[in-house]
Amino acid sequence: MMKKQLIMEKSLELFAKQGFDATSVQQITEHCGISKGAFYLSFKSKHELILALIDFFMMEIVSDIDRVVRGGEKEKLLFEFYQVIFGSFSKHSNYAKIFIKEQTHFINDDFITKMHHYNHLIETSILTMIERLYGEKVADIKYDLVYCIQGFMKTYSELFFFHNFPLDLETLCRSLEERTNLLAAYSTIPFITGDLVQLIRKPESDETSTDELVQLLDRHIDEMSDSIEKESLELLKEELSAPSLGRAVINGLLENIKHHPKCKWTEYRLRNYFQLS
Amino acid sequence: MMKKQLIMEKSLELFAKQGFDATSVQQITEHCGISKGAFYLSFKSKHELILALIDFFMMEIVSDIDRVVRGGEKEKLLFEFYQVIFGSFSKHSNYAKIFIKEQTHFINDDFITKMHHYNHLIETSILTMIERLYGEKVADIKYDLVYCIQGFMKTYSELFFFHNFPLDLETLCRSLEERTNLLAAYSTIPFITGDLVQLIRKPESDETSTDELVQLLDRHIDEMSDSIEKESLELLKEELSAPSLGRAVINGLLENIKHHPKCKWTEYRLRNYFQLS
DNA sequence: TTGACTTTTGACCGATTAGTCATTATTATA
DNA sequence: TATAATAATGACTAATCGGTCAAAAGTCAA
Repeated sequence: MMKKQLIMEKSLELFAKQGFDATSVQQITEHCGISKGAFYLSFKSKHELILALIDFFMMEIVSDIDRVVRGGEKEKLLFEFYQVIFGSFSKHSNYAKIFIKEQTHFINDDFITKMHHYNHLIETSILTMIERLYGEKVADIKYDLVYCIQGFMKTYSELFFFHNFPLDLETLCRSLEERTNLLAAYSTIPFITGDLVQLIRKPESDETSTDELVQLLDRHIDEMSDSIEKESLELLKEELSAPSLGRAVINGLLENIKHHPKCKWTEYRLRNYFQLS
Repeated sequence: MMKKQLIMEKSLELFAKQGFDATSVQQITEHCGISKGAFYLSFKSKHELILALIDFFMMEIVSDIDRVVRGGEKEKLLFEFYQVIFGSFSKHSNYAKIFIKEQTHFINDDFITKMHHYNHLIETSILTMIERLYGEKVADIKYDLVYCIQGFMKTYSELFFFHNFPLDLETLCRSLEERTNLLAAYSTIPFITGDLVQLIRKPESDETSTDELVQLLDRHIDEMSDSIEKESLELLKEELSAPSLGRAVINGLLENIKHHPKCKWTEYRLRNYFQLS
């Protein structure tokens, strides 16, 4: 549905500028050039719109990160990680603005659960990368490295949000790459221990239910015009309820949808589900 | 006035839990056990209350930081800096929660100006510390060090806000001290250059007007019972409008008020004003 | 052109908000 | 105790909010 996308884009501009509460549905509809009623034809509520925005962008960002972390060559990994982070942030700068800043408003249960979930995924990705990069050498400071990297991300990304002069991404990433390597090589005093991490992490089940995935696929299939991608999605959906295909076939189907902008996240989740990563 | 303090304390609890918008004046007055009218006897508006809260805590935090940065021995400086940061944050955890998270809401002009002002002061303090610690050796990466330190502050302080199990502050500070020293010693690729800083910093006049200080002192004098501190404040106020005392006397008067909890910030501003730092 | 059907509209609703002010309660003074 | 002065109250207002729904506008096959 076209309207839905229009509302999401336009509302994001307002949310980024004013925050959630300060932006009324009225304002959104005026900014879209539609009526109030039309808004409620696309979204059950303002709440649902916000959840949709969070999902849309976090899925994109998380799967971007994850792809680099799992796929890249070891030599360039760290550099590419920072590139994808800041690339993602500046590509979706309006959303990132909300994401970085409006965490208090995620006090609402739905929001906080969602954000915790995505933050956890990003943290896990970073941890995976660190383990790939440095292995056992950083066993005792790896969690601290995650925190430092997140710190770098937070402070430097603000440059993209609050000012809009051109920045030399290349240098920034090389610089942060160097610093990360320095910390990994020479840090000796860990603060965040494995035990502490256990304490911090609420028990969060990472397993995705089959039903949830089927629904996700249904939504995608509806929104798509006929294509290889659509066919692949339909086959994958059938595979979920009645497994019959081999690993290679499934992998091929995933390859088919990998590059479709709407399916990035879906591909990532399916890959995890079928344990193909 | 007692009421004012009560309202500030109680409202802070609600703001930290729910955010500014989600907390109504009604709720605040109920939580205080006073009437709505009584609220408006102490504060002209909800807006003014929020500004007062920001001022109160930022003044405290900034002057705490500044004292350590300017006063401490070089050996322990970095460690003490982190101690005072996290100490301040956990002492005023309710406020810090707002400060860290609710930046979107500072979109309002008053708020954003105020926060920019205080952030700038903190940044300047950190920069001063770095220059004291490492001198010319870090000339080209000193701004990046500031950003890294701020990154550490942001990520690790979240541990204090979102969870409330006991943390080993000592280890945390030693750990961050080590990491900061590592970055200062081995970083070679700067990203934030002096030029960039010029660009980032909006022209912000740091000079404080005499009138402003007189008003500040008046407010303090009103709220104080008779004491050495009060007398000192009155003498300093006179000195503002009609200079007559010598440097040593002024310095002594500042020493008198230094340890009074209400005067921390005032002392800091006066010291700057009289160029005694 | 008609008429059945879908999409879109915006006036309207109840709830909630920040802020006001005539009234009442309390305190201090004589 | 009587009176003046101050502090505190909470019902009230006007505005705005998210959300609804009967009615109007648009669409298309017959």
